[in-house]
Amino acid sequence: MVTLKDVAKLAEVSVSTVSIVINGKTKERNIPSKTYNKVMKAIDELGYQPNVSARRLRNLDRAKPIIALYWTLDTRTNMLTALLAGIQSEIEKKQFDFELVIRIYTNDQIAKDAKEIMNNTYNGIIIGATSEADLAYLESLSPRMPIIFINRQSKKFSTVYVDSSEVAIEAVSLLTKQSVQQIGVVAVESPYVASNQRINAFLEECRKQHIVVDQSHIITAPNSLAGGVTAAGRYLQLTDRPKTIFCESDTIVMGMIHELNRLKIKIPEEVAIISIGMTGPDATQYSTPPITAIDIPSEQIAAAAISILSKSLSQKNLHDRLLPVHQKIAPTTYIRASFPLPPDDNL
Amino acid sequence: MVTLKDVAKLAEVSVSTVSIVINGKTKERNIPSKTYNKVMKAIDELGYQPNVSARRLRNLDRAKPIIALYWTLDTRTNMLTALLAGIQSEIEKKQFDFELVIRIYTNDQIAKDAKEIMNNTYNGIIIGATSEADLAYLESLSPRMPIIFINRQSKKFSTVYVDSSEVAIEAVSLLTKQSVQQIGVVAVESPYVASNQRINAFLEECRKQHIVVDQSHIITAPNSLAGGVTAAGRYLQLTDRPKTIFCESDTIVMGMIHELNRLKIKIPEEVAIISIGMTGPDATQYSTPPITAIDIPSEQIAAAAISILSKSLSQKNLHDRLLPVHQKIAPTTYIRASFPLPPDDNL
DNA sequence: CTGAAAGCGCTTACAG
DNA sequence: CTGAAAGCGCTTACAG
Repeated sequence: MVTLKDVAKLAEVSVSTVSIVINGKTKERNIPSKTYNKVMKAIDELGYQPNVSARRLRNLDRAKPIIALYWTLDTRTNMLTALLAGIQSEIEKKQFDFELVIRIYTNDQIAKDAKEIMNNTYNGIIIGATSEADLAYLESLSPRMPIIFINRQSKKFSTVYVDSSEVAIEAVSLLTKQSVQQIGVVAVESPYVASNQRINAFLEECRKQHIVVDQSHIITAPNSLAGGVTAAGRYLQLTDRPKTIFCESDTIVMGMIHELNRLKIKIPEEVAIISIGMTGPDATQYSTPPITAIDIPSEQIAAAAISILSKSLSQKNLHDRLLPVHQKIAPTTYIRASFPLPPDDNL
Repeated sequence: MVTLKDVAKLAEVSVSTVSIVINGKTKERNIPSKTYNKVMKAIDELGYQPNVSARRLRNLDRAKPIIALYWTLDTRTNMLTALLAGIQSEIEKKQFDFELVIRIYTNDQIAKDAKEIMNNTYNGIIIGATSEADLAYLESLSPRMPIIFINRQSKKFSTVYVDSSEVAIEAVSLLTKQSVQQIGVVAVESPYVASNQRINAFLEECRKQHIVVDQSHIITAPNSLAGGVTAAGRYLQLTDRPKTIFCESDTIVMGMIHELNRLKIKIPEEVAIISIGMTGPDATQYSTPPITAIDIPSEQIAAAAISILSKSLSQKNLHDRLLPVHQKIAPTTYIRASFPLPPDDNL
């Protein structure tokens, strides 16, 4: 790394002079152009770049805690925007000002990024979309700053989550109200922890309520709009296809609905659809037809995570600061045209 | 600010010892529990929090440049996700590794956040969604790191943009192919620079091509799905309503289409629709019906911005590093069912 | 087991 | 006009 000192040596001036030049105070400090040129030439030759940490330390302008949000970006249509909106709304309450760093990682490879975590590069960390391997790996570490997992279970670290079985119970209760006997399931391909859990909890709850889920009626697709088109195609090829579908992703469901509309399959007359919502209630509400969804409130989750982090960081005691907090967020159900309730329920 | 020194003094030990305890090396260094407790008690009492900059400086673990992405979050459905995806794809090319800080600001109030900019807190800055006031303010400053504006014009700073008149010409060329004589316009309410420009360029181009835009046929609405519903309502109340609509936002257009579908207004038979796309081509493609859109490729814009920044930062010479670069990105036109081309064009 | 000291890269009074 | 020195808060080899 090239430092001020290196520049000073090459330019045959002191570090003070170099610093003055770099900070644009040449005129103010009456540096003659000859000196200025020497310094600039040395900067050029060495390719000097200031060290931001040193500057910050020296200027003490960094009272703000730095919070890293670790997220994956496999699919474009994800919760990230909703999360950012939630984080923003917390910042605006002004109780807690911080710098937000976005770290993108690849599932099953969080270890590569763990250096920053262990180095205490950040004051707090929020991690979403972890795989089981990521989770296990992180649990094996002992970081010294608060960590919050989104939609995961952990004893060691704080969590903000929507309870999968609560979502499942809610979904299945809608089905029983309509006396649905048999259902098809659309799940996200190569799913990570939370989605696995949700599907499993759903299947479990169906069993309890004697709703039949034929193994061949479980369709998986990539978590994208195009994936939804594929899923719709698979669904239509099923023999004895179920009249109701439960979809685990609102992105997939929008693709499905597009395809079903295109093929003039009537919703809900020919297929009724329930989905889990991840990207905010607007997405499902303004679909044609609007989609009945059990919504995971991403903004609320983000706000809760920030709030926990804020409280943690205000703890004086390091031990208290690392004390895990577990906050459960309730899902919200939106009944819409894709799966209406029976008339007597609409009173 | 409480420092290690303060803790050491209160605990009546040296800073070395405090540092060892804080870094979890108590066992490794054979610190007796009595000492440990003294230190922890002092940390508790003072509420000590480590200074991240000092740590980074000391550990020299920060070779990565820090890039700040300034964005507004007025509307939830914005380009941010697409931009992040574009940034991510650039990181993955591994030519350039950096830390990404998201800074949320409020339009017309960038001055509040300008301290960080001027302090050289970041190695490079990408700013989007600026208002005219923000732009003017920033142009009055002389920051010492590269700044890139998204979809804005600036001589002083680098820009990555889609040319508004190009978008307008493209849109109007579609209209002339269909011999459209008269058109309604849906614009974003309280628009910022780029959207103003786009609407103005569009109106200008319509004039040139003798397409009539009645002043009363220009509808404005908030940039949201709900805003689209409102816009559809206003449109339907127009006397002598135009059979074709040009909408400046794909978010608004999706809300409009939802409402038009609900009211069984046939698209394109009763209303044909063209939109500008901002949130990626998928959004308009999987609508019912799919929407003809002139797409502003956000991912490509983000990738270009990062690429420019990467090149700037690799310049040894400070002057070269600040040299503005202007890159124009071409919009992409997607012809879809909401505004099909005449048959002879579909060969 | 613990402390004094050096030093990370920078900026800024201060002295001359 | 320019340099020597102090010091931001931290970690770590070293000495005892």
